[in-house]
Amino acid sequence: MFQGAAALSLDAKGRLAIPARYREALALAADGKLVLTAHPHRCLLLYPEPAWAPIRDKVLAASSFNPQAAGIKRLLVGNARDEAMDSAGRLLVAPELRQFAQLEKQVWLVGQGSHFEIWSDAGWQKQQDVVFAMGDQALPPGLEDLAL
Amino acid sequence: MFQGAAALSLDAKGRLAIPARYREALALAADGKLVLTAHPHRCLLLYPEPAWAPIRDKVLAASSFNPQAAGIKRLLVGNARDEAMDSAGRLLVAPELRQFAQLEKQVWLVGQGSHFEIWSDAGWQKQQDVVFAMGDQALPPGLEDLAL
DNA sequence: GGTCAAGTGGTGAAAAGTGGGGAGCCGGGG
DNA sequence: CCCCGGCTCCCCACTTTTCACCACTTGACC
Repeated sequence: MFQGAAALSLDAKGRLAIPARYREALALAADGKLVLTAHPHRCLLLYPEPAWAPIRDKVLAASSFNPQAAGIKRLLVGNARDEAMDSAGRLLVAPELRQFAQLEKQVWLVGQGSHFEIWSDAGWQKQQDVVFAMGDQALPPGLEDLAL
Repeated sequence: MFQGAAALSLDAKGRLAIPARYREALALAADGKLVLTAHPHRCLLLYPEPAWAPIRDKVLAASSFNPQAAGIKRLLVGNARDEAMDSAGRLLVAPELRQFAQLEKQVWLVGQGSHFEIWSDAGWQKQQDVVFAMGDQALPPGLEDLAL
């Protein structure tokens, strides 16, 4: 279960150093094989390959004639890249994906249960405001009776 | 059942000394594993891990495509951090969370049944006024027939 | 006033982050 | 076909930070 956010920097070579507290669990879940892809909210997704495979298969099974379904297929599968951590626990983020998510030096790695999201600093700050902007609206489907 | 509020100070390293009267019960409920996360009202939540797990799972099950649901996931799960008390019963509050809840030196630890909330001094003072500001409005859903 | 528990601050060791250097590989040119 | 150049990726070593533990001070209760 991945949770928590960490502010990190991309180094000059576009490498992202995964914090040590996530490394072991990630390496274990991923068996060395990680998948990095794009998310419609303009962040990146970092999946252990075993968790990614069923999602990819489900997406690929959708109709290519439905424009929305095809769009999702193209975004998720078309941008997916196999990656691996180096011996120091760093992950190389391809320039295309860096550009997609508008990543500068400062980025956020955000645990989301089965996977991580990677945000630009600006994107993450903006994202934080989404909940505040909800105000007293009803909670979204599936969370109506969430009690904290 | 945690109840009561305590005014505490964060030390220079961002550590929060849990009052001894809460320690035993908290350590017992948490089995050493505590979770600290963000709440939309700009305070922090301190859960014993066993109480947190079902909430986290419920939140994670919500759709990532619905912006509101995704925002809640990112806020709650993305900010969650596993913590543990040190040998002196202190809890390290990560800088990201300190910033989120705008914690200065003076903070409040507030028992809320299954968990605690941690407020900045200013936030807690303001929070106290919310109920006064309700005036003669009807009681909120679920509390219509509350009698004191 | 004494004793004991709780709170507070400091210090050192170990691990994590950061940057660089070097070897290997691929592509291009002679 | 071989050689040279450039690029990529891997690994090592130094620096920095983190966190756990220890000792002292303070406060409360007997």
